[in-house]
Amino acid sequence: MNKTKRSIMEAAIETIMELGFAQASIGQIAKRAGISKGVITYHFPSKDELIDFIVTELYTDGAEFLSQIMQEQTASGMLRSYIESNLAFIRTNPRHVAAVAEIILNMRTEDGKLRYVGLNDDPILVPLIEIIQWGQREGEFREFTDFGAKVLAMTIRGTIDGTASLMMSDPRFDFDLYTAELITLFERATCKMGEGNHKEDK
Amino acid sequence: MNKTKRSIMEAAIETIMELGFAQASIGQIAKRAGISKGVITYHFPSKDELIDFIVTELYTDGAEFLSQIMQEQTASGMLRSYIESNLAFIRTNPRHVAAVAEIILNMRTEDGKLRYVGLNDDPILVPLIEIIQWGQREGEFREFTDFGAKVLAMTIRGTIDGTASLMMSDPRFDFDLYTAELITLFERATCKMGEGNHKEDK
Amino acid sequence: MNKTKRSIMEAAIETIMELGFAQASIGQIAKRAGISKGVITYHFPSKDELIDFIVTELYTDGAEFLSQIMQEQTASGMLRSYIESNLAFIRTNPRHVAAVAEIILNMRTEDGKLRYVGLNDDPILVPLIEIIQWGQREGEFREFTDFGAKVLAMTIRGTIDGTASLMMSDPRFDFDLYTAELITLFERATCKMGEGNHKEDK
Amino acid sequence: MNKTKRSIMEAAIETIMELGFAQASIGQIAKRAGISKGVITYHFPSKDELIDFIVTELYTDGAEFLSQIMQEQTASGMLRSYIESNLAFIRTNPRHVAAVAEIILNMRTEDGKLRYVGLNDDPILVPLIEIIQWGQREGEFREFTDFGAKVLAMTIRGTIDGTASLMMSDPRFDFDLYTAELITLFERATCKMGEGNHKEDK
DNA sequence: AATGAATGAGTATTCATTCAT
DNA sequence: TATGAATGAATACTCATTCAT
Repeated sequence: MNKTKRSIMEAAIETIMELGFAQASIGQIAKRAGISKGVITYHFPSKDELIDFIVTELYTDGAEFLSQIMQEQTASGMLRSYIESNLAFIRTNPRHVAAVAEIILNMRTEDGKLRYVGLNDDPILVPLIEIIQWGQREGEFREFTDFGAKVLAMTIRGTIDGTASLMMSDPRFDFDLYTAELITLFERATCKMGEGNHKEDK
Repeated sequence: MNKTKRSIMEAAIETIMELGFAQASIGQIAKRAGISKGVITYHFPSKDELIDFIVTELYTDGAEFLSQIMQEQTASGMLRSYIESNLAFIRTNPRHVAAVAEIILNMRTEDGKLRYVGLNDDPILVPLIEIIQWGQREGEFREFTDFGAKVLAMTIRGTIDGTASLMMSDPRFDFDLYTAELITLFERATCKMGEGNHKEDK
Repeated sequence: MNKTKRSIMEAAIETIMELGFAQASIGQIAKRAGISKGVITYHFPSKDELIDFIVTELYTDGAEFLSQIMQEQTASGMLRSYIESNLAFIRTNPRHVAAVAEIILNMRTEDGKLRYVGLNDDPILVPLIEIIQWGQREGEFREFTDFGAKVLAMTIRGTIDGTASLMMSDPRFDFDLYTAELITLFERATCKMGEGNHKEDK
Repeated sequence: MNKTKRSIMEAAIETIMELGFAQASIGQIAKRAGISKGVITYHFPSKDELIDFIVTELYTDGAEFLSQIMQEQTASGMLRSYIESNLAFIRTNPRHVAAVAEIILNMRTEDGKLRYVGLNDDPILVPLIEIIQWGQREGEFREFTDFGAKVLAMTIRGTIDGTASLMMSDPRFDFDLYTAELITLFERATCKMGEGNHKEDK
C-alpha cells in the first residue's frame, strides 16, 4: 500500500542481511534506500516501529500464506503439509524471513531482554505438537512422551527456521530437494517401525 | 592460569547472556566484573581479542572434551556417542557455549561479513556426514543421497547448537531426558525400516 | 559557501593556535565554535577530513593569491616579488597560515610518518631554485652551486614559513618593515659583489 | 652518570623522532627501551620531568660545547664561528637536537601555552644580535636598523635550528658543504658592498 | 630497582532522535 | 512529504599515573 514505507522496509531488510542487525543503522538503511535519514523517521516515529513493521508484515504475509495448511486427512499428511507450506513460504521471500530471524534473535528492549518471543517458545510449537499428538493417538506415529513431542517439534521448527539463511548462503541451493529430504527425515522420525512410509516424495 | 583474564571472560559471558552480543560493551562487562574499563583493555588490547579469547577458550575445552568420541564399533553407536558427548560438553558450561553461539552469529568484520565460520559450514559437518555415510555403507542406516546426508547432518548440528540456550531458558530442563529423546529421534531418522533399533536409551 | 563548515574551520584554527595541534580535540573545537561535537562529525566524517579541509582551503586560497607573482623582468625582481607576495598572503590570514604550519609539522599517519610533505621538500623549493639559477645564468646573481642554490632556497622558504607565528606572537609586528628587511637580506645574499643593489625598498 | 635514566632518554629521543612528540607515550618509550612502563615512572616521577631532563641535558651539553665560540677577533669571524660551532654541535647528536626541537615546538602547559620559550625569543637571539651590531659599529658589516639586525638574527637562528631535521631526513647530507654554504650566504648578507669576502670556502 | 596491574580522564566516532525549513 | 542540520549519549580505545609486590 504505502510505497515509501515498503521501500524503506526493503532497504532495511537488505541492510540487515548485509551488515547484520546490530550494524543496520538508520543511516545505512537510508543510504541503501537512496533517501535521507529524515524520511525514515518521518514514516516511522522510531526505529523500533520500523523493526516492528518488518516483523508484523512478515507475520501477516505468513498467516495468509499458511492458512491453507490444515486440510490433510492424516497426521503424516499434515506434518508433510506443515513442512512443505512453511518452506514454500520461506521460498517466496527468503530475505525477509532471514531478516526477521536476525531481528528476533537480536532485538532487545531497554532492559536487555529479547523483545520478540523466542523461536522455540510454546505458542509457536503448539500446532506442531498437536499434529504429533494426533498422529500418535491415531496410531499413525510412534509413541511420544509429552516432552518427546516437544523436542521433535523444536527440532522441526529449528530446522525450518534455519532454511532461509541456508538458502541465501548457497546460490545453488535446491529448494525442492531440500524440502523432500526434510519430509523424509521427519517422517522417519515419527513413523512406527515395520510400517514403511509408502509415499513417493514429490 | 591468568585469574583476571578468566574473570573478565566470565563477566563477558554473563554480559552477553544478559544483554546480547551487541549490547555487551566493555563498560557493561567491566561493571559486571567489578573492575574499571581500563583493566579490560589492559588485558585485552582490543575488544576483538577478548572475543577471540572467549571463542578459542571454548574450542580448546571442547576439543579436549570431545576427543574421546570416536570409540564406538557401529555407526549408530557413533552417532549416539556424537550426540551424547556434544550435549554432555554443553552441559558442562552452557553459559559459555550459549555466549559463543551469540558471538558466532553476530560478530562481524569491518566490512559487515560474519567473522566466524557459520555453524552450518562444511568443516563442522564433515564428521557427522562421515558417520552417516559409514552407516549407510555398512547397511546399518537407510539410503542417503549425498545431499540427504548433509541435510541430516545440518539438522543434527542445528539441534545440538540450540541446546545451550534452550537449557538456560528453562530452569527445569531435564538434560538426560532431552539427550535420550534426541538420540531416539535421530536413530529413527537414520535406521532402516523393519529393523527396529532395540536399544533402550539410558 | 557552506557556512557551518567554514565556522568549524575557523574554530579549529583558533583551537590549534590556542592549544596546539595535539590538544586540538573535536571537543575543544566544538566548544569554541559554540556547537556540539556531533555537528563537526556531521560535516566532517572524520577528523582527518576536517584537517584536510583546513589545509586544502589554505592551498586553494594561496594558489589564487600567488598566481600573479611571475611577472617580473629580472631575477632579482622575481625574488623580491616572490618574497613580497608570499608575505602578503600570510598577512591576509596569518592565523590560518600558522595553523596549517602546525598541522604540517605534526599531523601523522597511523604508522607515525608525517602526513603532509615537509615544508623543505623539493617540490616546494623548485620555483625558488629556478629563480636563483635564472639570476645566475643572466649574470644578475653571484655564482651558486646546485647545492648552494638549494640551501638558499631552503633558507628563504624557512624564513617565510616562520613569519606567521612571528607575526602573531608580537602584536606590534611591523609587516612592511619586516618584508623590506627580508628583501634586503636576500638581495644581499644573492647579488654580485661590487655591483650594489641601488633599489630603495618600498 | 645514571645509566638507566640515560637509556630511557635515548629511547624517548628515538620515539619522538619516529612517532612525533604527541605520539611519544610512555608505553612506546618503554617498548623501545625494552623495559616496563613502571621503570620510567620510577626514574621520572612524571612525564614532564622526563621531557625536562631531555631538554636540560641537551642545553648542558650545548653550553659546554659552545663555550669556546667567542674567541675570534673580527665580527665576521665571530659570525662564522657562531654558525660553525652551532652546526658542529648539531652534528654531534642530531637526533637529540631534533627531538628537543620537536619538544620545544609542541610541549605545552596545562593551560595550553608553550612550555619552553620559543626558538625565536629574544634571549636566544641576543648573542647573534650583539655580533651583528658589533660588526656594524666596527664598519665590517653593512648598516642595520635594530629591527634589521633582529630579522637577520632570526633568519640565522631559524636556519640553524632547521638543520637537524634536514640532516636526518637526507642520508647523503653533506654537512661540511652545508656549513660552508650557510657561512657564505650570511657573510654576503652582512658584508658591505664592494668589499668582497675573498675567502673561498672549501 | 623493577614490574605488572589497575584506574579514570580523555580521544574520535557512531547513532537515534529532534527540529526548522 | 522530504531534507539537512544539530544534538547528546554511548562506544572502543589511549594513556599518565598510582600502587602492591
